[in-house]
Amino acid sequence: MIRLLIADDQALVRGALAALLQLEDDLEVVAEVARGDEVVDAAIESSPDVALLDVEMPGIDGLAAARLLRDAVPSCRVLMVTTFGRPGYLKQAMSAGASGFVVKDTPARQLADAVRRVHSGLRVVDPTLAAESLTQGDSPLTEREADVLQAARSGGTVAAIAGTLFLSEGTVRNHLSSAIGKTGARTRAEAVRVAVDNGWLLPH
Amino acid sequence: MIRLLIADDQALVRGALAALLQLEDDLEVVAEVARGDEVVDAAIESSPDVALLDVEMPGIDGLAAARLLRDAVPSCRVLMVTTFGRPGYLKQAMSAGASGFVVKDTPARQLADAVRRVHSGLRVVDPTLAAESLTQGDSPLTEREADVLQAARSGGTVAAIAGTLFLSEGTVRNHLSSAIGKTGARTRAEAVRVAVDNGWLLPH
DNA sequence: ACGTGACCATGACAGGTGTCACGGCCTTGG
DNA sequence: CCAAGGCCGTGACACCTGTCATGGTCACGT
Repeated sequence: MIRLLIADDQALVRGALAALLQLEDDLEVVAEVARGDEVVDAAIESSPDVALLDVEMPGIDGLAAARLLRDAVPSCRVLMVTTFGRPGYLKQAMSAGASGFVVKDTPARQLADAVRRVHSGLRVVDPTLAAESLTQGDSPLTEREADVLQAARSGGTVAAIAGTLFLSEGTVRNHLSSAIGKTGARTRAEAVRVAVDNGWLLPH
Repeated sequence: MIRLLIADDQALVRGALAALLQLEDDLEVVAEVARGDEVVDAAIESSPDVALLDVEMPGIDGLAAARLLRDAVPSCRVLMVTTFGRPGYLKQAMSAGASGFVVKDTPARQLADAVRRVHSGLRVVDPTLAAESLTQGDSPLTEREADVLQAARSGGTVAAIAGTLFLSEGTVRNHLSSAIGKTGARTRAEAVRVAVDNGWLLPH
């Protein structure tokens, strides 16, 4: 019997995944949580063999939750299950100690197999996504550039960004200009779009 | 036996929902599709009693699919099941002839009941969402303003927007300015964010 | 027929934005 | 030690944006 923990913020999806996996004879859902910061506590209490983690979650995101879970309950393998196949997410997930990475586009029948493979110590990675992740390397953005771009997501003006980050307006403009150049964009909004699509910015 | 059609672009979610509903004795999944433009054909072939439609789908979105389905197979009731609780979506869904509107945050157990209610002719609406939809009225944007804002989503410059919409740059600026004023924003990016959050722009 | 309002366009203007050059402070690594 | 590179800041400049005034066409409801 493989014991499972399921973490997904959408209750309907979470319950449906549980129902789907519960159909398998060798799988057993022992915990369900809706927030990233509930993962570790639930795992300690229910000691699952495999944890299915969504990337987009309130509290802390699935990537951070995977890191914490790795330290708190090393016996539990992590299988990331996410909506968006952003190449950057895969790298972050792997460096966070995840054993597998599956997008929600994959057929339902394959999920149970992915869980079994992860449980037996194998790595499960979406092949097309792995290719994308290899061709296009790491994020070219420096930490501050990512911060500034992140602050620019809500659409505020330079002054607003400078205010929230306690920076000079000139510095913000420089970081934005650099980020725009690196992403091949022509405006800050386009740069944000590119960065988000590639998973170079944190979820949210 | 209530016959069901499930439309969702994410294969995993679609399969999981099917598994969840299949557990009920009085429910039967007779068709699954991944694209909006496959809904009508599948419905004609399998003649379901209730169709669960996601709003975000490739091809045509769930709202348009609901309208087409309403005309092609009037005997089939429509229950929208969507990720984002944008107030504007609810209005559009209702005017498209949907009988119910459920967000994916709702508990899994309630879904089967929602399906049964819709099948028996009742309307099912998320109460909190209904309240939001009432307090904040229809979209204040005119058709062209919405078009321009939609074109501005990718982050292009005014010239680019004017090019794709075959408009003068001055006209684009005017429409953007008007949209910015109506949304209470200060920049176009912020206006886009507000409009998207309220469901005033088409999905995607 | 008339007013209203959406739509398109032009022109002009203040202010914001993106770019560049320059300098200074750090930490890292040869 | 010293170069390299990320980080922060200033200042200046061309360009783009957002706003406003103005005017024209068209469809509409009274």
